[in-house]
Amino acid sequence: MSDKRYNTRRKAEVLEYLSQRRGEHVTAAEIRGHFLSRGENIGAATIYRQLDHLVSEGMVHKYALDEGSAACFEYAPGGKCAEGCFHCKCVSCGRLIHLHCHELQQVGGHLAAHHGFHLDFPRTVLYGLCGSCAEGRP
Amino acid sequence: MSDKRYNTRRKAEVLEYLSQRRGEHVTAAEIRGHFLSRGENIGAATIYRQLDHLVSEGMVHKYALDEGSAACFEYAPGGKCAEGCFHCKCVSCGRLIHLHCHELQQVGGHLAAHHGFHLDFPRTVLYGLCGSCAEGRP
DNA sequence: TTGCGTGCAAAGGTTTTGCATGGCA
DNA sequence: TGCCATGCAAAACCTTTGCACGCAA
Repeated sequence: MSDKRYNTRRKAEVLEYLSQRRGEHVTAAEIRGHFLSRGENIGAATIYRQLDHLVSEGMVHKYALDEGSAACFEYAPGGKCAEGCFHCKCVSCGRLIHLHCHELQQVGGHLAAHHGFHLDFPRTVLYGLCGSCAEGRP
Repeated sequence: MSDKRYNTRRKAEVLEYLSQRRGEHVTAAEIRGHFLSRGENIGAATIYRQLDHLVSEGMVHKYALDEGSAACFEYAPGGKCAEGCFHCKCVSCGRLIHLHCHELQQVGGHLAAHHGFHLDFPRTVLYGLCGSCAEGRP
């Protein structure tokens, strides 16, 4: 296993784009579309490879969503958003929502203390109905 | 939209197989393999269509796992396991664990009351490290 | 010069869709 | 008889892999 990494143009550009969309959830396809719409050719494989690198370097978070749907990535250098931040996905409209809640922070502590399960906040997505959809206006 | 549903052999057989594996998490491919190994031809589409029906009828739960991996289904008539039951997936060993916890039940209530988000317990999977893997013995 | 990065194309796996036929009500 | 269910094949979709060439160090 080699850890050697070059600092390349593509890597900088992908990170740059994600940092511009700070706080949003971005798919690999969206990233690619951004490049293509500017007339720049970029391979899908390159996007995925650089995203893998950025995730393993702790610059970007990856979210586990439904099978069949595309993965979401978010700019999060140094694990920002790791504590007290939940992600909720609406099963009706598909929106992915950030939720900051201090009360929920203790859930992680409870799981570890009483169930020996160490919750990975940034990786976890809660499914349910968002307020809008619950009221019947999707 | 028609809600008409026939009671067919395939539907009964799929439900029968899932009920035999009560408490386990089964993929569409496993179900299909079960039929094929008995020398019975069954189309993949049939499996998915019947699983959709069973899910919408509340007989079976579907779990949202990582993209790229197959979806998991579980026999759960009448929404059993709907309340106070969480599912935790270990990101290291891949195990999917049932977790019954009364303290966590209030999480759903809190989300609804304070954030307008209606958590879908059975659909949600918490990611993290299970006890075994956290101690370095996967 | 070394060897990772890139683009393209192809493959992989899961799930969905189209269509003709079969089976339930 | 009407209409859903089924099987097959093909397609869609997201992602990974192989390969030849390019580029960072």
